[in-house]
Amino acid sequence: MSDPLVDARLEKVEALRAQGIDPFPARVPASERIEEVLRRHEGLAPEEHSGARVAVAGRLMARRQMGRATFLDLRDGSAKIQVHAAADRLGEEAYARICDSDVGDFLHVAGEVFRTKRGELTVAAESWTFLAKAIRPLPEKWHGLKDVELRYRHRSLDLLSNDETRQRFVRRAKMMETVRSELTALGFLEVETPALHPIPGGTTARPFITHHNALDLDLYLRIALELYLKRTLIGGIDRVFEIGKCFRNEGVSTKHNPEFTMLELYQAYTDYEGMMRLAESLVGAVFQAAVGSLVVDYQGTRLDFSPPWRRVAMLDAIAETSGLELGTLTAPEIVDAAKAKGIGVPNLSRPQLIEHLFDRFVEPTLIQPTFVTDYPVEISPLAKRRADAPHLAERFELFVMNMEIANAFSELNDPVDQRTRFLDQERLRASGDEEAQRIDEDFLFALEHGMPPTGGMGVGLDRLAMLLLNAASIRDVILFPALRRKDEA
RNA sequence: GGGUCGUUAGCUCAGCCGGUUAGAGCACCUGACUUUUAAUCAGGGGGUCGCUGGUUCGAGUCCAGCACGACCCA
Repeated sequence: MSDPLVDARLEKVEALRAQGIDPFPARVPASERIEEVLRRHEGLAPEEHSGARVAVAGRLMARRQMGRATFLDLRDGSAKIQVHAAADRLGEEAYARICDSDVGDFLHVAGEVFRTKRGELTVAAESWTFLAKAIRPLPEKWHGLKDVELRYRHRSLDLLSNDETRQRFVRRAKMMETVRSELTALGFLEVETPALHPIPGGTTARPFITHHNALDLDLYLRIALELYLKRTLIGGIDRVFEIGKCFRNEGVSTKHNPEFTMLELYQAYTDYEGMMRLAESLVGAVFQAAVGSLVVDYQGTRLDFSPPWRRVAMLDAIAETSGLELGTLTAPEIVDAAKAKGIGVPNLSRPQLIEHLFDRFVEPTLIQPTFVTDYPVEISPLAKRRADAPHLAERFELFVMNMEIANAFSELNDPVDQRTRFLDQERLRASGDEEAQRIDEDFLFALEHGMPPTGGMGVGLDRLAMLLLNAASIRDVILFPALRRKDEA
């Protein structure tokens, strides 16, 4: 199916070639960042000419043509500048050619800088060349690209035509910078560990599976970074972090993308209490750097990140929100107690029931930053037991705006207990729990050589970015979110 | 998986109770215009109304199914 707008542009490309002009030249004349040109001429008064000749390169974003003179807006990655092209300055041929350029083309323009009487800094073009032709028209210049589906599917155009989109990803990059600089300043070393895992470990989630042909080996895209980072701890890198993609073969929603960016950090000689303090200071630093405040508006809700954040034990939170006092009730007793309160629950194990009730009653109430503590040890197979309550794990999850943002433990470093926990998981797996974790002998071998007492934490950086950038959907903070395939006819 | 809403020109959008040849702005083409900045003025081209079926004398409009998306729920 041919598009007349594209055909017209392709004809222009051919016409240029016929005149011996390369619409996509390999060599680029020297130029300066537009931002720099603007900055250097800040003091220029209206109608004043600088006498300075500059060269700029960028994309033609708009044109205002008036017969023998034309104004053009040129934009590079730093800023936008106006160009004044006049027939008597450029010469007839070069002027005719610039009139034939299209919005979307990349141009190189050289000339003197002056300021118009309306105060706009402008390059009076003395010469210009094509740097690259565009053969499709850009989205509407005033409204930009509005259609949400097109914005996700054609992010290049969203970035190009919507300033807020570009700003959002600039601010996301600043968030990453702040996380790195804060952790580095605390002596953490950034490392990279494998994304292809022979055994998917570190959490419970359905993995993506792939196959290495030469090794004839099934491999899994990592669902967490945990077990490799712990190996570096065992090796003596006792403050370590990684920022990387994790992959979970699960549904997509406004809070879930199948690949997402995780921060995991491990600090020896501390525990999950230390991780709470680190979470408060790290998230605080990120908000200070990006927003300049610990109190922010998120989609109409005021969020206050001032420390200390609320702490609540899981069973207390369930009791507060559902009225169910679980205490030491067994699974069948919990089902009965729920039934007595008119709450229908599925037939699950005790820890699964606790998780179910938590998700149903507590999570929807967690708006302000809250550390939920005292998770059942059965659903925390990599966390230390509480010395005073061995059925509970030294673990917290951080919730904000009903979203899990972080998950942290006093890391289990007793290799015998760790083996027991893995075996418990294997038993669950054998009895049909596909999500149960698998025994990782290579990790246990490393752990048996000794791991220091350690606090560890994982942070979902996309969700943190949502809070920071006031984004309603995770797709708004991921450049190229996962979408269903759409066949173009 | 269920519910609600949406899909009309490259982009942003109108299109009423089913009734001539589906409209506008931007973009594009032609012409006028040497300080405009959403430039202006005059003219022109551009449509498988998401797809498939159905109801009807007649469907962008009503009905069903499907695709894709948004939001809510599980």
